[in-house]
Amino acid sequence: MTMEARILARIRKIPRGKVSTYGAIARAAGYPGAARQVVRALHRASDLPWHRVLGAGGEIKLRGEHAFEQRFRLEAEGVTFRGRRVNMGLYEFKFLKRKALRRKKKR
DNA sequence: AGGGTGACGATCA
DNA sequence: ATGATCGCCACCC
Repeated sequence: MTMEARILARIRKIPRGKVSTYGAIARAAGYPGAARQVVRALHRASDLPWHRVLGAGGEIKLRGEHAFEQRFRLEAEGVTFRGRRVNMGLYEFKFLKRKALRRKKKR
């Protein structure tokens, strides 16, 4: 299974009304520190609950109209905000951690 | 090999 | 709270 597939699988696990973060998804997929790869996966795939993915602290990282769109979708699912961020204490979805996967050895 | 790119993240002024 | 800095990681020239 590819790194991207594992990451996407995690994203699809986030239930309606709940959210997660780039970093948490990367860790849950077995790739701590690979938050940017989560972004990459989100860009390449479609039919994903993309709006449930936020930056650390529950902050929306999109710009402009897209940011509004994300907030709109989340509020439609019942997720509330406190200022610019969502109340992670109430809405963060907890994944069962997973041991880091071995990355390919360099040469 | 070298340099650049992101919907990142932690830290510090 | 906000911006800069630096570390991070797979990819793509």
